[in-house]
Amino acid sequence: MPETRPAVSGGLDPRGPAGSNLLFLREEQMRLAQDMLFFAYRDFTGAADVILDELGLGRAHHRALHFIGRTPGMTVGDLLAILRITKQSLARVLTALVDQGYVAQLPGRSDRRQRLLSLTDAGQALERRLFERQRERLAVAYREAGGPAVEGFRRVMRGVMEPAARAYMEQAESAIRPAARPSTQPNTQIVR
Amino acid sequence: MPETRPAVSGGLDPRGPAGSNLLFLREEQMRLAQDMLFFAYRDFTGAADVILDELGLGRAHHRALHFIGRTPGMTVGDLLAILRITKQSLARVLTALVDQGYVAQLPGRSDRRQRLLSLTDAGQALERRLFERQRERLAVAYREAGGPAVEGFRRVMRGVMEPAARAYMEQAESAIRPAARPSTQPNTQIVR
DNA sequence: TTGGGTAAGTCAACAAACCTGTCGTATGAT
DNA sequence: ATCATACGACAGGTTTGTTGACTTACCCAA
Repeated sequence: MPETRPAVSGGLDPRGPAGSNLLFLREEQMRLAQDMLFFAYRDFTGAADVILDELGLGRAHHRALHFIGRTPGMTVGDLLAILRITKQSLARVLTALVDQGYVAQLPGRSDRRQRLLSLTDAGQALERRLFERQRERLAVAYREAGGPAVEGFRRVMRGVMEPAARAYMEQAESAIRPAARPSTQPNTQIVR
Repeated sequence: MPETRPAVSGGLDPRGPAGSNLLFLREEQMRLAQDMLFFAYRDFTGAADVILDELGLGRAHHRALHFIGRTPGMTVGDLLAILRITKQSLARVLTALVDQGYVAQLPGRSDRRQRLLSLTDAGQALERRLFERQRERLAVAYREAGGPAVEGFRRVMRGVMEPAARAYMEQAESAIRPAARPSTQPNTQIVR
């Protein structure tokens, strides 16, 4: 059996001087984060699965519901850019949601080719049910971790994302610190 | 006087006194976390996709490689419990990895029904290539965020996970604080 | 007004990665 | 001897993703 890992069982670290030891620690930190991203994502998304199964919907539907609810009035193209899937994949999900009365489409005001997406009342209700399940999980985590930890959590998560996603988050986060930078342009809903 | 909540579409805040406003803030916090988990997971896992595509492997293969590398000597059942997929799904991935020489199977010492999983040299090399891509992303995030933020990040992520996953993490984290709590029982590698 | 580019929908065909259910085989435990 | 366990394998199905080609409707600028 290849001895690829440290002898964790109480012995000394077999590695040499502090330099490589620090290197090992940094690498181990990264691997821990890998583990955690997997588990946290698995369990967080899994929290809503019971409800989705009941309705014959999948996680793809949930993602669409979530982001449409976050930014009512967004276009199909906007949603495509966020989800990073193809038009086909989204179309399947979207037509299902429209057919079942969860999502409404309105022609764009300034560009009538666009179909602006928003949740119907039923859609909002469903999204809320799904959200509540995940909220429970997150509430526990936030309460146990405390405020500063939550701030740290956000900082790291932001750093992991691509610039485009970071920009999205910045705009979204402006909702919880409204007094900041009044010179910035207003956070308008996407309405075209 | 700045309103306590952004007027997202120009109208007045329909909400009442500070109590419900706080409630709104807490909810908005949760929704931000939803967004961030999606983006961070999407971009973090996506970082390794180029290499995987070249080899005709998928993310499922990467996940298996990762966890086998983390805990060499684990059984198929162990891996199944971590990934939470069915035996079939894992078998497909695992046979591919074994056939291509990335993963080795050895009969268990104390229980010869088991097939203990470990990475071959090629498997370790591949896992490292994949890891390096993700490491870059994470290193930037950690550097930008700083040490305390990383600690906060971990606290929150731990809270989001299910107890079983939290237990796994505790064991894994003991590797980066080896001197702590020497009275605790040894974290043995999984070898049966 | 005509023509080029864009937003979106649609159809066909396909692939990856899951799923359920069932069966078989070797092995361990009682 | 019997029953349980760890694993592998087969059959058939779903969800979610993919590419490519085509159409419709619309915006905009020459």
